Formats: sequence, structure tokens, C-alpha cells
Amino acid sequence: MGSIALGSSCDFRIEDMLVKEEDIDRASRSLKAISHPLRLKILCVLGDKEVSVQDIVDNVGTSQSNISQHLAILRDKGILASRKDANRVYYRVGDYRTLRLISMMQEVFCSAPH
Amino acid sequence: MGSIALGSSCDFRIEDMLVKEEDIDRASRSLKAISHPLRLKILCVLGDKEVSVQDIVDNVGTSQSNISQHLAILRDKGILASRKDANRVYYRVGDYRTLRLISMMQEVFCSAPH
DNA sequence: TTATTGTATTTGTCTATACTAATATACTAC
DNA sequence: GTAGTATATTAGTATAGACAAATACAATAA
Repeated sequence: MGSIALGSSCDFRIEDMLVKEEDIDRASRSLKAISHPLRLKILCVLGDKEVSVQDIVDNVGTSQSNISQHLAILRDKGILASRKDANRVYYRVGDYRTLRLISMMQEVFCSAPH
Repeated sequence: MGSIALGSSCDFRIEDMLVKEEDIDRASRSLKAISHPLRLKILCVLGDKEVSVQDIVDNVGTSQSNISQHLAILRDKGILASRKDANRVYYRVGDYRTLRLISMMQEVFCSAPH
């Protein structure tokens, strides 16, 4: 009871789901940071690569100021890490867990089969 | 290149990640609906069960009005389904994909090992 | 040094969201 | 019918978020 078969390699138990307030608050903070179209697109543009702000601006398509503000939000929440090289700043997804979550969301939300 | 090994049973390819505006908008709308502490807690209280509003109120811990408003948001976004039985209304997570996502978030965000 | 490029921050404004309190609706029981 | 219970909705207010425009900062190039 409480176990749902989801496929050959991925089951989960309901009892293991998030229960602690602390976990819930942390998860909702991170999700809130991710759940904005531009920020989600930034994450998708980044993928597992390291990309300069300029390239992010070109790929995402809004003002430099706006991108910078969204990058700050993602950086402050620990979603992104950054590195400065000469004139430019390069951003990357901070950890594997977030990369995994993005991939998972693609599985859940994307229309295209995979 | 572009492939990240995440474990024995779950790899993903960056090229497969969300790219279409449509997918991004849909995902961000759903994530926004989920990324509120009370709504996330509602989802966790529900799990794979069907729970009455009264029981949700008791478990989540805020006013009936507030819960009802959050339930409406989740219902309107298609996250939850509801069923009326006599005096009561029972809510449940609408589809397996969302249940999976909640479980995935638990993997990504929760402190406890699993 | 000044000019230029790349990025960040500040400020103001507009919109969206969250919450409470009160009220409305729907159903049951009597 | 009335009273009571369960849920939804509305209205008002308060807070947070998003965006643009302007400016600041940092590094390089000349």
C-alpha cells in the first residue's frame, strides 16, 4: 500500500514524500525561483554548459538588465553559480540535482515524446 | 558530449531538454502553481490519496478560506481533480505525471536519505 | 588618460499574489 | 420549513514580483 509502480526502473513510496516543513519551504523557494518563463528558459539555455551573460541575453531574448536581474535571483537562491573571466561573467547550473530536476520537468511537461 | 550520467538507471541528454516556448510557458505555469509552501504541502498531504477539504485544512494548518483558495488555484491549473460526495468535496492529484514530479522533487530537495 | 564593452544595481511603477474577514452557496438533518 | 455543517466566493488590503530606464561598476583597449 502506498506504492505506485511508474515503470520498470522508477517506483516511489508515498511515505517517502516531502513532509517536513523545512523541506517544503526549501523546495518551494527553489521552485519559485525556477517557475518564471525567462528563468526557466535561462536554465534550458544553460543546460550543462557554462554560458556568458551576453550569450544568455542573445538566446533568451529580453534586455540585459532584465536578464541580469533574473540571473541574480537564480544565483541568490543557489540555483546558479558564476565565474568571472576578464570582462565577462559565465553562469552555470550549480549542481546536478537541479540539472536532474530540469530534465525531470521536461519528462513531465514536454509535449514531444522522448 | 551533452550526456550526463546520473546513476545506474537514469541518464538524460541535454539536447532533449525543454526548448519550445510553449513547453516552457506550460511548465512555468504549473511550477508556479506548485511553488507555494501551502500548495506544496497540500500536494504532499494528498499524495496518491483522495482527501476531503476538511482533512486538508486540519493537516495543512491554515484557514478554511485560505485552503479553499489554494485548492481552486491547483484545480484551475489542472493539478488537482475534485469529486463531490454529499456534503463534502474530495481532492486528489489529477495525474501520474504530477505525482511523479512531486516524488522527483522530494529526491532533489529533501534532506533525508531515501 | 579616455572610450568602450560587459555586467550589475538602483529606482520607480505597475501588476500579481496572498491573506483575512465576511458572506454566499450547497447539502444534510431535524 | 430551520439549523447546522462543509465548501466556495467576494472584497479589501498588504506584500511581493516584474520590468524598464538610468546609472554604476569593472575590465579592456587605445
